[in-house]
Amino acid sequence: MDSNALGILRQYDLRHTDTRENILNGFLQKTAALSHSDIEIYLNDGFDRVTIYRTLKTFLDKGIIHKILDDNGSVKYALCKDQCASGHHHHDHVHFKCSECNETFCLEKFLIPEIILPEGYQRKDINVLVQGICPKCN
Amino acid sequence: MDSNALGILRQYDLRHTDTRENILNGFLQKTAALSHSDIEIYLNDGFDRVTIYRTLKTFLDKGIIHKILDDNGSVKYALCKDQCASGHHHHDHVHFKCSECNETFCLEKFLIPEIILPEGYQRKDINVLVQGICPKCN
DNA sequence: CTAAATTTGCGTTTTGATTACAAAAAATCT
DNA sequence: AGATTTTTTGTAATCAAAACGCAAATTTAG
Repeated sequence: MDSNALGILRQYDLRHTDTRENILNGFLQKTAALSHSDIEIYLNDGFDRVTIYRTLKTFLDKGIIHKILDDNGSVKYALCKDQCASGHHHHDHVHFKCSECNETFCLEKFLIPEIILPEGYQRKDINVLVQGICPKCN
Repeated sequence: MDSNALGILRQYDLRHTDTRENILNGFLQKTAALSHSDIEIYLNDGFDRVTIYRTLKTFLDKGIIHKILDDNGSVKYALCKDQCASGHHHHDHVHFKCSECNETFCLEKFLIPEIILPEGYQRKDINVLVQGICPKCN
């Protein structure tokens, strides 16, 4: 996977626009997941709210970023590191939210263990959010 | 834990009101987790939206119910079966959402396996949502 | 029954998200 | 390059969810 904004856009067959380049750069620079409002702040009011919504939706659809759920029901986004294609996301890693700094991280290297389900339940997708204290805040 | 509305209210030191009794009965009767709007429908417009919000918040604070996150960022609620006290929730069970009927269940008997975290990350709380097909829809 | 405390309902406000549509920008084609 | 087509963006308007303040109603205690 390319690791610069333009490369990613090209790779996913998306037009190169200011908004997209800037938002991608945000994701590439920050280690934590970003909420809509994080992005607004990062972009410093340079782009319209609606455009940000649409850009995030486009990135989601293409498999460039994935959603991360907060405990409070709000949504954050982070880059998909790999194996995500258009429409099909694969996320078997753990998400961690620090209750001190409120930042959320993808622990890419830490996979979700097998989860046993009762008879008759068919697993499709799993989402794990661990909350606690991150190294920085410890 | 008491299993009738009035008993629960008494146990948690809450006043007995129509709204609370009705909402509790809703939780006791349904096996699936309930969203705010599920409750509104169940109550058949008998009570104000705001009152429902406040009642849910009260129940959450007391540890009578717990939040369950949907994949889309919306929130559902279900009764805490045990070991939840005021302010302190303990939920080590798996949540399952059926992508057919959209119902969400607590799999009380199916505990979350140990999840390994990187050095320096301190776990406090874990939330697991499995999505797939439930036995009824299979 | 009365008084104090809590809870509820209503109106208002705030916030987040979506839509329609015209203007602007990007890619394509000569 | 310049013109055309397609996509993307900004604006305004709409819609829904959630929060707040306050007065009225209800519950509990004396």
